[in-house]
Amino acid sequence: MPPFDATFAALSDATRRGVLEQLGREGASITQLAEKFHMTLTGMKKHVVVLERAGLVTTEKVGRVRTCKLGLRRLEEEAAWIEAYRRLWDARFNALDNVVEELKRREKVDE
Amino acid sequence: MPPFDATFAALSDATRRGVLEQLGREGASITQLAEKFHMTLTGMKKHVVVLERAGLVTTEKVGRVRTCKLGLRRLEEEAAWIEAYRRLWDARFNALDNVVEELKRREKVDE
DNA sequence: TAAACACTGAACCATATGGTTCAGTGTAAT
DNA sequence: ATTACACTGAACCATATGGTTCAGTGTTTA
Repeated sequence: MPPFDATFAALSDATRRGVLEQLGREGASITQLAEKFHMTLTGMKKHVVVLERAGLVTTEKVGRVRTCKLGLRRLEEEAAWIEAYRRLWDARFNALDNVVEELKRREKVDE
Repeated sequence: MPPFDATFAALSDATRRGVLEQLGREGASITQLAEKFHMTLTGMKKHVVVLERAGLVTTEKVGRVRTCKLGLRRLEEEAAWIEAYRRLWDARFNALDNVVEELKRREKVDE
């Protein structure tokens, strides 16, 4: 339901960002991820669950091994939010310049 | 020290994203923000502290009122990370097409 | 000077996070 | 049939989060 909350929260952990980067290279089992990030199986499982709930990862269990790969979420809305924010930020900080511009314009009028 | 962690965590809350959008329009006191987001002063103060620690907001106290405005962080690294991820994601999902392409190429060779 | 205002800090609460260990369950290999 | 493997679930732990109330402190304003 609240996409941003879950996604940004998922991205706020270095291990989880690492897992995403890893899965971008190739799929991996929970065991492989746990080893790569020096963590217990159970610990890694929790991270994977968080990533799954955020739509960033999907998993499938075949036999006794669960394979993880990137999920459908492509961070489009998140990228869009950040871009919108950056435009807002630019406008806000350019406002300072705008004051200067405005003063210059008035000077000219006064001439 | 860990910029992503603090920033993404700060962005994972709807109230805080709202505060950022508000401050993008114009600066505001803690009281004003607390009213706008239907929250106690103390509650809003905590959010502002989180945003400050992430570099997204700066505040200045003049007399008895603390005024908040957007901070220096423009989400550049965050935008860059997300963009890199999206490229990774595209490559990963295009890989499926690539398999198809590869098969087609082999068929041609076999002809 | 008294009253109102804006904030701050401490304490509390319920829930979440990031990790662990331990005890299973089910699957694969010998 | 036994053993080893990969995962899962429950329980636990310390700390963080998102909120609150209550009791200040310091600043305006009347």
